[in-house]
Formats: sequence, C-alpha cells, structure tokens
Amino acid sequence: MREAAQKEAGQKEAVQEITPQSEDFSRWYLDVIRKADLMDYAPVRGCIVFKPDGYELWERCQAGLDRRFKETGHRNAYFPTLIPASFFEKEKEHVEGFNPELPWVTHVGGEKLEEPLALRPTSETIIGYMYSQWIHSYRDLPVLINQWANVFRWEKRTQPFLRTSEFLWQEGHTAHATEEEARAEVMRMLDVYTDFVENDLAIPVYRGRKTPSEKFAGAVETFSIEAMMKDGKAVQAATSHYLGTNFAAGFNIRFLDRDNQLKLVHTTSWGASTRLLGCIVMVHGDDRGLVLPPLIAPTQVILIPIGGPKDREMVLAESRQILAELQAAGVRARMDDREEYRPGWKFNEYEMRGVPLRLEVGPRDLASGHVVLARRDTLEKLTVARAGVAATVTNLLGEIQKNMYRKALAFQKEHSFAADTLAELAEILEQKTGFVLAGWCGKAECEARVKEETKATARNIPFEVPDHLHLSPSRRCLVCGEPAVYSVWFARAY
RNA sequence: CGGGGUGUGGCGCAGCUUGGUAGCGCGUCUGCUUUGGGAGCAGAAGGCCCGCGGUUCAAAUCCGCGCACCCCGACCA
Repeated sequence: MREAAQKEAGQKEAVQEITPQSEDFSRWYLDVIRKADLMDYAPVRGCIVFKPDGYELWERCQAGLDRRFKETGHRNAYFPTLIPASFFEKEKEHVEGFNPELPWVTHVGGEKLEEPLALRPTSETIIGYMYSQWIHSYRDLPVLINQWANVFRWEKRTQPFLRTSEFLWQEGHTAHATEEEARAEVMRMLDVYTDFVENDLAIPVYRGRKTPSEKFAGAVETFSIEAMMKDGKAVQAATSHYLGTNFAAGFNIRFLDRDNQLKLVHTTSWGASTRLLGCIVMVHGDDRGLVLPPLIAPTQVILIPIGGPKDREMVLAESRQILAELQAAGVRARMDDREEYRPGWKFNEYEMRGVPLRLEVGPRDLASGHVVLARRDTLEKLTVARAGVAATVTNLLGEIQKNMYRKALAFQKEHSFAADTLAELAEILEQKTGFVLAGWCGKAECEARVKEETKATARNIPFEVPDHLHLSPSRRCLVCGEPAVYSVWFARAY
C-alpha cells in the first residue's frame, strides 16, 4: 500500500502541509479534510461544521440517493428530533444498544420536564409510534417513507465525518404486510446503496449480512455494504435492516389482513450517513490531497488563465468563452482569474481540493489553437484542440469517473485475502493490511476471540466471494477448527 | 472512559529544563515588478501564550483543577 501511494503521488513531491499517507494515515486524513476546506471543528465535543465544499458533497450524495429512493417508490417525510423516554423501553435490545450514547433534554426554562426527551439516535421508535396510528388495514400497506435528518450519538471517540456526536443521514422506514415483501425491500435498498456508492462515488463495496453481534440493535437481520479505505480499514458505507415484527410488537403496529386476521406489520429500516464523505476522502485521496469523482465534485473543471499583463486581455477573453461553452454543456466549471495567485499556486490548490480536471489557457495555447488539460486522478497533462473542447472535457470526466472506480476496485482486490487460521489472519492484517475472508463456525465466542487477538471485527458474511480467493469447500472455523458454516470478511474498521 | 502526547498571532512551530523585553517560517495588508508547477523586493499590521485558581516582587515558563485535539485501548449503526 505504501509503495502504491507513493507511486500515485507522482514524481514531484506532494504539498508540504499534508502528512504523507505512508507516514501517518490518520493525520493525512485530518490534514486533507481541513486543507481542502471540507470541515472545521465546532465548539462542542465531537461536533463539526460542514463548510460549503463539504456540505456540497453531502448535497450531491443526497441528490443521488434521493433520486433513487423516489424511483423505488419512496417519499420523504420528517419526524421530530425529540423522543419521549418511554419510547426507548418498548424494544429491549434497542434500549440497551443506544442508552450509553443518548443525550437528554430534561429541563425547559429551568423547569424539569415530567418525561425526559432524548435527542434521537435513530427514529425507529417515534416512526413506529406514528405508524401504529396510520396503519389499520392491508390496504394501508406498504408504507414507504424516508427522512433526511440529523441524529445524535455521543460516542466516546469521534472522528470527523466517520463518527461525530451529531451527524447527518437519511433513514428509510417501511412497513409491509408480509416478511417476504419486507425482506425484498431490504435487499432492494441494499442494491440502491450499492448502485449509488459504486457508480456515483466510484467506491467498490462488499455486500453481505452482518453477524448477530454486529447487527443493528433491535433488528432481526442487518445487511451492509463495506468499503475499503487506503489504509486497509473498513467503513460500513450503508446498512439495511429487516426488523421483523420487533418494533411492530413494541409499538402495536397491526393491520387487518385480507383473511380478516389482525397481524403485526413487518418493518425495515435503512440508512447512509455523512460517513460517506470520509469514504470518498480515504478511498480516492492521495498525498496531494483530495481526489473527487466527477459525478459528485462540486467543481468538475477549474479553468486557469495564464499569462502576464501583455497577454492578459486576450487570455481572459478566450477563457471566458471556454467557460461559457463548458457550462452550456452542463459541466460544473469555474474559472480562477485572481491575479494575486500565480498559476503554479493554483495548480497545487485545486489538486488539494480534488477538482477532477484542470484546464489551462495561456498565450501558447492561443497561438496554437490548443488548451492544456490536467487530470487529477492520473496527474497526466494533455494538450487538446481548442475546437470542441466541451465535448473533450465531458468525455474525459466520464473516463476519470470510470478510472477512479477501476483503481479503487484493483486496490480492493489486491488487499483482499483468505486465511485459514487466526495466526494467518493476524499476520495478513499486520503485514499487508486489508480485508481477510475466513471460515467461521457461527459461534459468538470465536468471533469475539478474533477481535481480542487481532482488533479485526466481522464486517459481513458476503453474498458472493471474489473468485481470486478460491475458497475450499471443506473450510473450517479459523478459531475453533470446527467445520465452517459461513465465510466472513474480517477487517479493522472505522 | 483508561494510558500517552499536544495546546504560544490565521496555519505550522521555537521559547518552558534554570521565572524577568514573546520570537521564527508561512499566510495577511500596502506599493512596484511578476505570471505554463506554491514569485521577488521594500514597508506594515496582527498575540487575555487553551481556561480557572495558586506560588512569587514578577508566570508562556513552577503547582493544582478543568477543557479541547491527536495517538493507543475499552465502547460503538
């Protein structure tokens, strides 16, 4: 991984304010998100400000997901942030799961409330309560609702975007007449997430089912897509839960079915958060800074006019013309014609900010009828014809998007391994970093043992296994040696 | 929440051991010259030294208590 990172950074040394990935990946991440102006720390522990470039990334994630939610029949609604204390007692696992991280509102205007209100960590309870009032008949089903919201989870250890005390996300909540239909919804939404993350964010994922100890508090089954960061650690990019009738029972969500029987609904929930921004940074970024996939980059092309006072007039006129052509072609292009910064400074600045493509216009280009394009993903410079530049740029942005996915996919493959024993798994994690697929008997003790020994957790039980790993059909549990029931991805995780 | 580290102009740091005038680089402002990979010269501005309390004639420096961030654990969709 280290050599790869250095190779990517190219022959020229990177920006000095950014710690190299190979030196300290965690510091690299913190340097990049601040230098690229995505966020700032807020005065409250674990809380961050999303600055405009960071927030716009989130807005583009919202747009990409929201479109897909609508296409699959969902509608948005909004439920309150404050949740009555009593609601948390209605689903046992759910209380136990979230109690340690709940902030409470206990007073209003100096007077104590008769019932404390929690700042929601997720909305299953309050939505369950509302659904119990809305759902009476099979004709009311399915209910397909999504909400875009902020949620609170007071984690002990926070990291910008990946784990913050308050974060932004979307949570879908659906209710169905049958288990079969609810389970189909769970998989459909996992597909939606996969499609978005792979196509729009150019991040390959491993899809699978969570082990019982890793599933959502209150779910029957949880499914996830897991992305691999450049340090080999995993981030759960999105989850989708089959909640069975657990919340329906707790909140009494019943309906009269066609057969005139009163039944509990089957519910699902699914979510993706601003954690996705952390994934974008850590999957694509390099020692020069951010590298943004064109589909979600706030600025896709930065146009930089070059030349001294004598050329300025002509260069600027041509630059404005090109800018207009790009914008007319639907490209998110901006021009930086500030005179106080020189071209070289701007090159570094926009590379740090991850702008996918830079377009340079200078006196030499005017003379020869060319412009210079520089790709952020490969750091290549290309001289292309001035005529038809909008079409060239559009094609190149598409190629960059594809190339970024290909690179991330190759990295994921190179850092995916199989292990037969705990010792082997530990060695791979130490020496190569990445995900390790191993046999597992299904016992929680064996899973816990892996975590104790290696700090790696079970990410998921994949639906499909990469063919380069050649799993033996007679594989055994990596801990106890009994016949394996599952193959599980193990990795250290954020 | 436990162990370790850090906190000094916007950013990165030195100064702290051995108390006494707060310093450097970058950035910022002004002017001129510059412009194809972080420009040069000249001048200037900018600091309750994380907070509160203590010791002292005197505290960035010593002591106590907080707070924040980073690293490693525990916990955690």
